[in-house]
Amino acid sequence: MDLEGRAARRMEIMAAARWCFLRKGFHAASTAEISEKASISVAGLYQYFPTKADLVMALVEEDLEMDLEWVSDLAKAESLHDGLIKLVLEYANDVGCGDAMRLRLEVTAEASRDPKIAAVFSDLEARLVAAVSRLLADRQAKGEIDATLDPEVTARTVLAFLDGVFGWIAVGGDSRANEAFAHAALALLWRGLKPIGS
Amino acid sequence: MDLEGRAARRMEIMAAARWCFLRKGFHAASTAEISEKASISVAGLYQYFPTKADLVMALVEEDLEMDLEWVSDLAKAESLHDGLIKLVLEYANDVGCGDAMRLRLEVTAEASRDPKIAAVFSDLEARLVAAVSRLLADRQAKGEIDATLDPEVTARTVLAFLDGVFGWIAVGGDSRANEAFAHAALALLWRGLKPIGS
Amino acid sequence: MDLEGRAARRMEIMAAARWCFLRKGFHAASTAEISEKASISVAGLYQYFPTKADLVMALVEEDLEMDLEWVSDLAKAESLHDGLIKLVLEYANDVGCGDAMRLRLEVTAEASRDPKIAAVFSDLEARLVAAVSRLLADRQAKGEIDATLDPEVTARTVLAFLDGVFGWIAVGGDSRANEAFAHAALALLWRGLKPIGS
Amino acid sequence: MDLEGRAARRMEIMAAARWCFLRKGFHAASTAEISEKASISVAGLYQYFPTKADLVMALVEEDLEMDLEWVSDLAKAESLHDGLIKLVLEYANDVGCGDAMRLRLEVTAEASRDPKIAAVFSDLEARLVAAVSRLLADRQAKGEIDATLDPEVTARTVLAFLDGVFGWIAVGGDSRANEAFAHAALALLWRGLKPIGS
DNA sequence: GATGAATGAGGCTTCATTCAT
DNA sequence: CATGAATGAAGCCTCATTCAT
Repeated sequence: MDLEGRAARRMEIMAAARWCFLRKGFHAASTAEISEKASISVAGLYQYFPTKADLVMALVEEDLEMDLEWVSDLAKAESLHDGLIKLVLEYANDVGCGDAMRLRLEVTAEASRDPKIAAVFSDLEARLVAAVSRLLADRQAKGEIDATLDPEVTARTVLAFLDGVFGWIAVGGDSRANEAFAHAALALLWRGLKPIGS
Repeated sequence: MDLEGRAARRMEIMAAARWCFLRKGFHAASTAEISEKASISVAGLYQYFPTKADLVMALVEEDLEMDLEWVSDLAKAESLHDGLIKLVLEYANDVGCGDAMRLRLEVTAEASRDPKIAAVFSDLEARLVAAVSRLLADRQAKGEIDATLDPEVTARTVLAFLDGVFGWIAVGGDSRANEAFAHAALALLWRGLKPIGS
Repeated sequence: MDLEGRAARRMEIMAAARWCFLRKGFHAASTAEISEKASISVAGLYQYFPTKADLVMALVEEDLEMDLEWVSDLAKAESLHDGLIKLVLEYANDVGCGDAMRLRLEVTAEASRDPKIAAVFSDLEARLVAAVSRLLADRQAKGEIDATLDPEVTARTVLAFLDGVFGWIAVGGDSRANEAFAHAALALLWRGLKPIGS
Repeated sequence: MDLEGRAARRMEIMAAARWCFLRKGFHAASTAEISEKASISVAGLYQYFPTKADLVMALVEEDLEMDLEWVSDLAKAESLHDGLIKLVLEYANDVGCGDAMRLRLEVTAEASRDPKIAAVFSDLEARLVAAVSRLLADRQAKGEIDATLDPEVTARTVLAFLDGVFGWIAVGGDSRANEAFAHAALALLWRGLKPIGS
């Protein structure tokens, strides 16, 4: 009944799983490795996650939370432009961002095959789009970005753009090059978003 | 001596492999399934590709050719803007584009773990960037896009953007929505590329 | 925690493996056969021996213990001559000695290709030579064998001789013939060992 | 119909097979490797030897000839003692003797499982024993070795002894040590063979 | 006579998962 | 609750051998 301890153990396992998946991918990372990294027996693992796929889903949901979080951070930023730059630069300078992105790539690929993951995934997408839509509409009201853009479809475009940029950063070379690329990419994006003539 | 027949068989196998990988992913698609789809014995498969990874690499190289091809198509287009729209719309309306993209996601993820794939992959990237750079520089000369943009870094940005957009299209819902999204995305991109004030 | 049961199971597997290797040789005996003979699943086998080669090594080490044991028995014998006769006759009359020797032949051959086995093997050899050297020196002191012989090199010679004799017994025909051969062989050996003129 | 060329090809194949078997053992050496080493197609191999086992047998028979040859050499030697020393020293100094012995070990082990090989093998043994018996009887008549020894059983003993010694030389260390060992081993053997008191 | 291509059978190993303790 | 032990299913790959050309 030690719910607290149980939750902590659960998170340890998830951390271990993330660590393993990052390095080896879903299929190559075995439950044995994960449980060893989590200092638990293999059988013990199954008391927290009835299936390897469930572990994956838990991780996906965790990612979802993080994504929504940075959108919320962005919403709080004084200037959307500066907030975006800060977001992308942080990512570009984050050692390990590559791993995180790789995991996401795999999750995305996997999502298209496992309906359960797909469900979680499309939920994430919907909520992200909604949050970014609100954010954009808000900034349109403030005149920060072009008022003629449709908030929802632009939200999708921005998210797609960020996905692409993060992907290239993850695969890309040294962090210096990544930083330059991040700046240029955001500049281009901003040229598209800002009110014409400003 | 029947080099032709051999090459044909090889392509059959690659097609079968692509089909299987698309549906199940690299690790989940077994050599048995692939060879059955290719109407060949498992042992026979290994006379054409000494390793499952080699099969993957062959597929990656094939993708490379296709990518370079569409860049070349784009270069021939009267108007870059129209060429881009055509490219993205074709993709958005292509049934099966999702599969292709999914495979690419997995390849990208795998590339970060298999050095051989990574090598082929980074070669692809370099050639793509070079080709798009040339294309952009050319269009800058024609005044079609903003002359102040650095061709190479902009090439990277455009490629990243397209990656992201294609990814969302692939995962996205019905083709009608995809088409609308494609239009909006390209409009945003173009606002970023075109000469200011035009 | 059931260390005892685990050790027992381990020995069962080793016995099964010996049985299979004896009859079919290393390469021809499959893990499937061994595990079936050991009444365990193939996967279970791998919890006790991480590799087929490890199983072999365990068997080699077991042989080593047995070899050292008979040297120790020999050392306790009243008369070295009688001890040797007893040793060889026991071997000659042992049904199954052929199998044991055959396995040893294969191990020896394998040792020259697998460095790990070779290491275990050369360790065995060194310890055997040392033990027999001590034994011979002891008997020289008692005047039982010729004092001019160098203990170590003679130890090697005796061991080589016994190897050869055991080999012929193993391959040889009926046990009656083997017995006669054993007697004659030992007589010849003893003519070489005993003090001249005695 | 080019019988000569055919025979030559056959011998090339046997040489290639010996080379491969020596290095990798029977089971590990594949027909593919052998045929490549023999510069022939795999299918071509099967026109000379209908089965891998037949190839092995041909090699065994070849060995038999060589063994009988050295017995015949020994018979021609002025002094049996010197002839033996020469024989063993040549072997001890022969680079590659280890490989040859290893192959023999494997053959011996295999012989106990394949009845066809066993037949060839026991034929070899019988002929060797007969030849050495004659040799010993001859030398007894000349007073070179003890007349009370039974020729046949002594022949077996000597052959077993040589097997053992050759085995230890093959596995043994550097050639210097081997030479010393060879000398000591033969000295011991000779003490057993020579007429008492001589 | 020689060969490239093909294959059925099988080998070793690993995995996700269960269950008695 | 936790775990050591066990396992069926499956995966990748290799081999000896055949056959149409």
